Amino acid sequence: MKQTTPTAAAASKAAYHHGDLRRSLLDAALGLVASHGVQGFTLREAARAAQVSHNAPYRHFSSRTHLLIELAIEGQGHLRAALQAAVAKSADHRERLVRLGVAYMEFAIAQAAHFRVMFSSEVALHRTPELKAAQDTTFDFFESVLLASERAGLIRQGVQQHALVGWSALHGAALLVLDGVLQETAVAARRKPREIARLVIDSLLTGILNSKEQSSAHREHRG
Amino acid sequence: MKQTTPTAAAASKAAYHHGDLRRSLLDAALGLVASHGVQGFTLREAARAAQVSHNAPYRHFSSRTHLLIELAIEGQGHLRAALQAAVAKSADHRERLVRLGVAYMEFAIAQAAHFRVMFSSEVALHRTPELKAAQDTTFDFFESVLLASERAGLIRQGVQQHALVGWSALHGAALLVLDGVLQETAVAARRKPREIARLVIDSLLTGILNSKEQSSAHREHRG
DNA sequence: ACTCAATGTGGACAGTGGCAACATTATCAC
DNA sequence: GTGATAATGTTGCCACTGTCCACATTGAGT
Repeated sequence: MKQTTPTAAAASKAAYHHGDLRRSLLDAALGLVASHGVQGFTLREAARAAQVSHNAPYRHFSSRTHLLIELAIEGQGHLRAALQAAVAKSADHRERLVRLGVAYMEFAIAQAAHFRVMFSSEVALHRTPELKAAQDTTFDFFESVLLASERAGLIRQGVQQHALVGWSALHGAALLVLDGVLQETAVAARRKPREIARLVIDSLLTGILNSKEQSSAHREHRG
Repeated sequence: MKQTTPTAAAASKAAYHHGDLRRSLLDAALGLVASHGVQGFTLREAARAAQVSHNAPYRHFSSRTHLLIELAIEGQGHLRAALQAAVAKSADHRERLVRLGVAYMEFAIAQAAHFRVMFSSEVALHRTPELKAAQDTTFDFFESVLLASERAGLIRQGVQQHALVGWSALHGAALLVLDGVLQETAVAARRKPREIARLVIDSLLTGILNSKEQSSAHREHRG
């Protein structure tokens, strides 16, 4: 009857005390952020969603903010995975850069809750070494893709600067789209995130591609 | 004794009920945001700072969020003024673009509290038409500067796209600096916001300048 | 079977946003 | 002047929150 291994028991649906409260709380928190924003997220409501007393979360997270920080770290992992997966789909350096940028913006939109938590000022203001490490790792991967393109002769020298500007532009565009600021501008209105991402990336590429290569802006007008 | 005009009375230090509670609350809120973050700002604490009961703020703002929104609108005005002032300092189109970008990032850092409020998800999630209008006006001015540069033949055609990318890059860089994310990257470490702004702008200009003009990157290695 | 650490519970407290009812004061018609 | 009235500020209250403390339950290892 109870012959399940300890690990399996811990992972099973409703085994022991709760089974996997930590996971449930993170999931609940993500859902709450998605529907009520980071600011509207409540520890007690997450606890209720997990059908547990209002104090149970404190056995897994030292505070409300620290739960959010864990969520942010998790999000960094997902973002990195998304970027890696996108890049892996092509061997062409130029295509890889495009995919990298599109993946960043699509992640920001599709995983808006995670993204919002990752860059909420509340989390930023209480950054732990673990979170910082996770952020650095993601940025390093971003930079490494550019470095490969530089080595292949596709883009100009100065990878670090290109990475800074590219990351900033994608990040800024993602946030502006998320906040709805760009929704009414002439160039971004009614465009899907993917299209805006292509716009941004194409502009960036125009600036950093070596001269013999040329930007293929407007290659697809309605892809 | 009480011969002051109504207007003067309202503006005087401690005249009538309070004199200028609305202003005092906004100032207090800004200070609280600066020290405790948007999330740490409290209506009641602002009321205390203004030496007023915890319910007085509701005579001027319908909710905590709406006070923040007013602060955001005010911030948009300040940002726009800063951009206009920066651009007005030069007649040279290229110089104007640089100043525009530097001004954006310096505002984000120097007026961090306002900036954080302006782009907090809490405010973004409850955007009013007034706030949207203020944002649009600021963006329109940004775009108009680029448009002038295009008309003068300095930059390539496609102002709307350039504006989108430029705004995104500056905005993203500003937020990343504010959040401390860039602090540890090789290219941005120990650099002042102004220098990072120049880096970003220079990269952007490289991409949009007409071919005969050339970017003057690394013009100043240690300004 | 006994101990112990991990996990979950219940109760309490100060602090918060917001509502309703009440109090005070400025404004303005007369 | 003198009221009426709207603007502004206050007190009291409520549900809710984050967090601390003491206590209960359970699983793992002896």
